[in-house]
Amino acid sequence: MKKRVSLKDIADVVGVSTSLVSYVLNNKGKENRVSEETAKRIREVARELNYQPNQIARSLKSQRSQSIGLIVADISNPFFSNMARTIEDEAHSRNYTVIFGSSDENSTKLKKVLDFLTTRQVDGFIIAPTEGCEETVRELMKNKTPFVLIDRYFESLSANYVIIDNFQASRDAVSHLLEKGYTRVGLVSYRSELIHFRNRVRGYEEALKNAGITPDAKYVKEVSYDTFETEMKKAVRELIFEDKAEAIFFCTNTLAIEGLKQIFGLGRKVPEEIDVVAFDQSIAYDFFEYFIPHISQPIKEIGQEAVRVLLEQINGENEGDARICLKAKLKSHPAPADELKTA
Amino acid sequence: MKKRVSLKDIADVVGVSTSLVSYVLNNKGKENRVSEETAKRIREVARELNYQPNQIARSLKSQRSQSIGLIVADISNPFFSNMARTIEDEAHSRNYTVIFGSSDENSTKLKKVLDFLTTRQVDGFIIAPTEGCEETVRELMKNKTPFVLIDRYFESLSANYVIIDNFQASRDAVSHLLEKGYTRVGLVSYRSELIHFRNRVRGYEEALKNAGITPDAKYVKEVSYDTFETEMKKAVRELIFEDKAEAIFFCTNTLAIEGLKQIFGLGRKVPEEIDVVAFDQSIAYDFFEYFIPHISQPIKEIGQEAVRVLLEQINGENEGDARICLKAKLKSHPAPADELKTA
DNA sequence: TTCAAAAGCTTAAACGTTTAAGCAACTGGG
DNA sequence: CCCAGTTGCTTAAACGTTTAAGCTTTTGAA
Repeated sequence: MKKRVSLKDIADVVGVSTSLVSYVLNNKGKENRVSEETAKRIREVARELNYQPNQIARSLKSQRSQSIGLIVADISNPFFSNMARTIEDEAHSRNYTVIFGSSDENSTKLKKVLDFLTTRQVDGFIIAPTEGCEETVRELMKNKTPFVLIDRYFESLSANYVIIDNFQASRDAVSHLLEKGYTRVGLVSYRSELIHFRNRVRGYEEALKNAGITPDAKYVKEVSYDTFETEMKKAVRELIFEDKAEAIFFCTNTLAIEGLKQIFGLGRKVPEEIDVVAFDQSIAYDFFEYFIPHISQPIKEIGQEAVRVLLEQINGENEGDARICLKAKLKSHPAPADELKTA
Repeated sequence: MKKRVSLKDIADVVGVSTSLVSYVLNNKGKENRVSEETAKRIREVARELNYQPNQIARSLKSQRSQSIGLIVADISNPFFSNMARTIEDEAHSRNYTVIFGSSDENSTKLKKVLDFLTTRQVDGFIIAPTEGCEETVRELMKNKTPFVLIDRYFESLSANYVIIDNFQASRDAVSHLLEKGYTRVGLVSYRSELIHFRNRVRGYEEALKNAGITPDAKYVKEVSYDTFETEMKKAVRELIFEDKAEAIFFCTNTLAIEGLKQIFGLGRKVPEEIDVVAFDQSIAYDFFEYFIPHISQPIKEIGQEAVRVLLEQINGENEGDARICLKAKLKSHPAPADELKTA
């Protein structure tokens, strides 16, 4: 790596001290009584030498790295990579850099990544918390580390978050099924105490009750994150063969994709033999003869709000809590062509 | 943000100089003749105070930020987000952090992101170069900035890269179609001079020639990155209605997805009425009644090799060039269930 | 007993910035 | 023509590390 040009290099060429150069290049020449002549010369030389400020040195002095850490379950999950993209754009436009890490829904890994990025002095975090990471989050609060949770939150902690109304969204999704006249509707979720999953189940139950149906535990299947493929096989089989389910609500995009694979694997037709509604969009939905109705999350808005809330915290503008809950809508018809790009 | 504990804090508690603390915590106590007793005490206090080294300060001193910049076309594209994930894992395991940026296939944006990350003193870059960014890459070489190109490269530049053999892969893909007896095979690619696209077209032509068919320009459709949806519509219609194509080779995952949408939109059956082969995997392929044969890129290997090559360069271990070309294989049958996860 | 070597520490400089404080030379009102 | 105020700069310290160099004190062989 070629030696980068520093303030000192410019100072030497112009024949002044580094302070003057610093003042001028930070547009503080006027208030520090730098003559216009010298200022001009400094700017000239800076351009000639292609000076780029050393953010590391700046950070050391200012105690600000101008970077934020983004920790999600898995950056290769479309939901999170789309989120990452909007966060990137938003952060860059505010002169912040994004460093990312994946937790794999594992609280130990989350802690590890968090520590790793903390060492790098990121100014704050945007975190999709895993199950069982309350202690870690509590520590962040204790240290007054700026952060904002996304996608999930903890009722027991008064932390900032940006989420969607999972209860309402699920209720809408399941109601959409029930309006078709089904009475035996299954649900597949992850086996998790994370509140967003709990709320999705609650929304499902609420929809049933509203339709005069008493929720039955046998229709609620939970699979674990690490082995969901095999468990999904079992769940789908049970729902179809034993419970005679007429429709299934899948609580995430990964679950829906895997569940649909299993349904097709059994040779069942959607929606004639088994109907389906899903949470989150997937590129795959555009291809079924039957459009899969699904909850479409406002990913862009979540990302933008998260960055906004975080930067407010970092800049000390936001002493109260920012608990933002957005609405997610059910999409029951294919998007017009020009909207597909962002799906 | 709570004040972080520094070497000085530990030094004050123990009653020694910061140097000693630094030596001990960097395991250089022995060679600097620190008594085992003092060393022990220092380690104790460091643990008690939960000392975390300040990487910014370290970076300033060492001129190494221990971070790498990853610049791809769009992090929300599954190909790149999967790549990002393997690069993240690989980098973290070697104590490097990953900062990312998207170029949107736009050379001006690429330069902007590159400059932005350069200011942050990243130690090197992994870049998926855009069309027309040769000058920018040349400048990196001139500055001796460590970097490695992925996915694409430039014949005119002797830069390090990790790519796949696009020529061979495309030839295999198209040959697979031709073996079924088709004679009118179309191709849809991006309108781009990037070598990987050129090689995919060359591979297609080679396959035709090998089968005794003279390539005909009318079967080669090119669409532009920014408006490919509308252009795809036109291209697919032309291939089917005017050129009477029996099969189409799509040169990327995004093109295949959009192309298939158009084909289905026209009510055409795959493969009976129009056969298809694609470049890159997509989660969507698992759902067609007919499995879409496609080129499966060794994403994990590309990412790992890229990090390896880059770090060798950063550490000055790699003076010669590292031009790595991996093989990509045609997948013409569904993957067994346990491989789907990484698809 | 002498003193070179070893042991155990400290000092100081450096990395590239920022910024408060200080200094010298000039200006102009009385 | 005196000196307060202004102008235009420099000095120095600080951020948290690393590390070469230096300074005592102790040790032990001759």
